[in-house]
Amino acid sequence: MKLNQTFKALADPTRRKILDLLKDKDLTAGEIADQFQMTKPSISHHLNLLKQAELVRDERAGQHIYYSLNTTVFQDLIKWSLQFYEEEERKK
Amino acid sequence: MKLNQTFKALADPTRRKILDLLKDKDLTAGEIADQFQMTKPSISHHLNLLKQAELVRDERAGQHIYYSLNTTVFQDLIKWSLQFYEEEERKK
DNA sequence: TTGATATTTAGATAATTATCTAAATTCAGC
DNA sequence: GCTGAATTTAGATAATTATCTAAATATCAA
Repeated sequence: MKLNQTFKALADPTRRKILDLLKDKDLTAGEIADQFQMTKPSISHHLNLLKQAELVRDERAGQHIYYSLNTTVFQDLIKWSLQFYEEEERKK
Repeated sequence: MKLNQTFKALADPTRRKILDLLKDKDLTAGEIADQFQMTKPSISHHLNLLKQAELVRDERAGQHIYYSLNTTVFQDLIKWSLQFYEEEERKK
């Protein structure tokens, strides 16, 4: 996992909302774009950043491209965060 | 916790290295700056962003200002991440 | 109060990023 | 192969961010 890419991807409200939408179910690029007041190319750009950060996966189904969550990076994020949180315990 | 501020603060390698340094022990602004090839004002800027994101606290001690980790935001980050990771379980 | 040290603030510049419009690509159905 | 729909790519522009130098502030020690 490239932490920098991960955090950069997460540091944008549009992209975090996309992740939230994908929690419920997989969606096509178009269905995702419909949820925002932003052009499709802009959403495509955000999806690409999420994909590069391995936060989502994409899979073509005919004319549509379905996006889905890839939860492994969230696991890594939890591990990374724990090293700081656990530190508090050690110091006590 | 303001997620956006948190992720923006974490989306920079210099700032993440500062957090790593503070895991071991509290450090003054100067001691932190010594670990980087960057001017003190630049490090001060990064410290300020970390402080605004409540990832660190500062406390003056005479001429020095000590910085320390504030682990509560890391806890929040873990909770936030879990909502995505746990989703995988639900779908199975 | 003066001089030295630690740190931050101000202001400028360069690099990065988000967004748009227009054009290109990919696929389905005829 | 052509047409239409879904999506991405390219290229431009505006906003944001990282970094620097110079100046300001705060504290200590004499």
